[in-house]
Amino acid sequence: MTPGSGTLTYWLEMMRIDGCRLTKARRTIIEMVISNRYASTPQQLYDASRRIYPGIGLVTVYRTLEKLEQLGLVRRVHQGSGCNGFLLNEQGHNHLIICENCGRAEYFEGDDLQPLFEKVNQAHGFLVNQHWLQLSGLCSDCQKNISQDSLGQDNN
Amino acid sequence: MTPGSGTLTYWLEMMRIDGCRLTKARRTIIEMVISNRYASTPQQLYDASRRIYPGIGLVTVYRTLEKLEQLGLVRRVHQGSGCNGFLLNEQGHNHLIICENCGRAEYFEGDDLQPLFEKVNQAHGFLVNQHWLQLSGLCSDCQKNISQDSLGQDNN
DNA sequence: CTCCCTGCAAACTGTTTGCAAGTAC
DNA sequence: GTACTTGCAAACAGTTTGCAGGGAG
Repeated sequence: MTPGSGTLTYWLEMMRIDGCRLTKARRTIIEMVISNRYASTPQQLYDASRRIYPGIGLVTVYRTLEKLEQLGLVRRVHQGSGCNGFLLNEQGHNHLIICENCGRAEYFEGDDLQPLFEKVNQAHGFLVNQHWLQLSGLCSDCQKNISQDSLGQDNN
Repeated sequence: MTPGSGTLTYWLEMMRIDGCRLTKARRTIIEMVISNRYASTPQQLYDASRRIYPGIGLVTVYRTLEKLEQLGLVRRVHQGSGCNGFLLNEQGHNHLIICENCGRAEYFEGDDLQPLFEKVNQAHGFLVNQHWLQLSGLCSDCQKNISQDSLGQDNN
């Protein structure tokens, strides 16, 4: 029985299968990604990792994220003006909703898009083979906070 | 009667109303954007503009795109690893399909997403107020070309 | 013991800013 | 004539690469 796909053990196993060595740096970065509900920049992950493993380098974060992305364990998230966010990838949950106030990200199901693809094919001649749906709005916490105090901001 | 929203005259009028001066550089950049069915980087628009107006500077392209984006005449497109594409914005057509072979972009209608937003709200507590749907696939031309010659590539 | 991985420094790319000269109005 | 705009150069931020030392297996 394989461990759950969101666990550290599972990720380390995936890395091992791919022929990667399991170093302290990689372990730390993976833990940071797993325990994070927010799409984070390499710099943010670096800062967080350094609190646990001060010797780590930013370059290693970049290189580890690249590997994790190849393995499908992490995905790149586009938000606002930049696309430098990285987020835990949940298989089978392709769509994302991101809170525009606090930045929290959650995956959701909603794969009734097939009819739309066919409509687009008929109207434009495009053969759709990838889609990318991302919502943004307010998470439940931020809805409460904002209605209580319309000035209170608590970003990331 | 206002000129069509895709015309040079219309864009210049929008700029003028906003208090902008209508310079040769801006005119050239706008023409480049209008006549382009592809999401283009500032550098690409710069190269194209220089063929018409050799004296133009890359910085002016950046500054003009910023202004055009503020006015809603141009939108930023995220594709692949980067998000440095700019594209003519068509009002009321919020969704994009981009050909993954040649890069051609077209807008399409498909605003039956409201039920999905309500489902997401119930399941996750998020109040959705923006959405972003982008498809990628093959345009009709590229489908033909690829079936004729599976090696032929004609990027942008 | 071998080869992969790391961290540092430096190179590199894409974007923004300061400023004096130029130009639309 | 005035104020906005331009293009150059330089600053800046984010990312990638080269390389010698270090650590996993």
